[in-house]
Amino acid sequence: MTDDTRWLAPEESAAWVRLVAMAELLPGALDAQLLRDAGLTHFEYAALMAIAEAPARTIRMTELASRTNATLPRLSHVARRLEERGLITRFPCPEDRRATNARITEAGLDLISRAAPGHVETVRANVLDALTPTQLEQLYEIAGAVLTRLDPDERLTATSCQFSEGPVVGGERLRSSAR
Amino acid sequence: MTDDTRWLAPEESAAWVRLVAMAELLPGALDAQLLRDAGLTHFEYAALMAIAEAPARTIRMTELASRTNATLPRLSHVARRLEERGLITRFPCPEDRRATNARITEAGLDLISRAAPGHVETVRANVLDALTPTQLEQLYEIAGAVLTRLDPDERLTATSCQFSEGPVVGGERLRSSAR
DNA sequence: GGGTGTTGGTTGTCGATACAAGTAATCGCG
DNA sequence: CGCGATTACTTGTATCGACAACCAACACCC
Repeated sequence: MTDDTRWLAPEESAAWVRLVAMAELLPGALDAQLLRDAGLTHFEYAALMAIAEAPARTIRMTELASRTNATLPRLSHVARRLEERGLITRFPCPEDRRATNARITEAGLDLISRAAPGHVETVRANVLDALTPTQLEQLYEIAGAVLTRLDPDERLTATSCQFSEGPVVGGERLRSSAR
Repeated sequence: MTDDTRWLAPEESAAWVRLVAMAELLPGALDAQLLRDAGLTHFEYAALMAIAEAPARTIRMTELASRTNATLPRLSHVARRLEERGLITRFPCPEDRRATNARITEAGLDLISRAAPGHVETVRANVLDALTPTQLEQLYEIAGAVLTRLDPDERLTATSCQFSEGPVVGGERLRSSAR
């Protein structure tokens, strides 16, 4: 019984353990802060952000699912809850009546505008402030290389920065695109 | 209304988006392969591994929770299911009768021994093979820095490599420590 | 214009986790 | 000792996501 498995070298194992730990702890940290301060999961926040940044603050469900790395059923459930809370509205797409459009409401915009500063602060406190500019660039390259394997369709690498919480969310630029 | 939030610079946003995407997609990829090939979630696999590597293949619940980044309630539920499947046994700790010890069974050892090669292959295919040795070292440093923020107790950085799937799991070394 | 297949989305069910509450054993300390 | 506080874990409840099944609309093709 020959075993041709290429087991992990110590350096590989050490890096892997840390990566897994980070991947497991990060979502919980993001959810905890957002739930406490805004009553939103990180996924809900990201979805609302993606809608807000879309032209006319409206986006198709499939496009939104792709932008948020979600399956369509998951997004459907989340969208229903967000709609029940009055944060988004859904309506059939005129061009393709199979499709559904999601639009963020004023209440939704208000909520993410209020939630954004705290979230950005959390991101800085937990991740960005721990890294040097060089490490930030390295992280960008490393995550990009991994995503090529994890997400063969490259949906992510193609989309622009959906989390650019800069002036886009500050208020004016967010609304100016709509009216 | 002054806004003193330090919004994300483009380089920060780009790296952050990729990190979040990686953190969201990685667990699913690991679970999918292990569930398909061994009927285990990645968390269950990691837990069984941690037990197998402990002295006498036995470990306390609290220690195991720390090693696997899990809350105690979560671990308790998982342990019950693993026990029902005959992969581990639980019994009160003799020294401290509040505590519970978990020990992996022969069936559990067999299962992770059979699951390990496929899992290692998945880790290589999705992550390690995408990185250069230099990037591996960078990832180790970056994840270490982030974990210092995410896991203030530093439980993780203190523990040795629980995923070292080398000779430890090959069969002999795993059992030699037990009898 | 009517199959046939594909796309877009929703719904139902089930398993899994978080959170809160509860229990039992141990520790600290007067 | 003996009583409160802490530790270690379990259980119950509610929520969330995965998967599969389903339905409606479009696309094509002859």
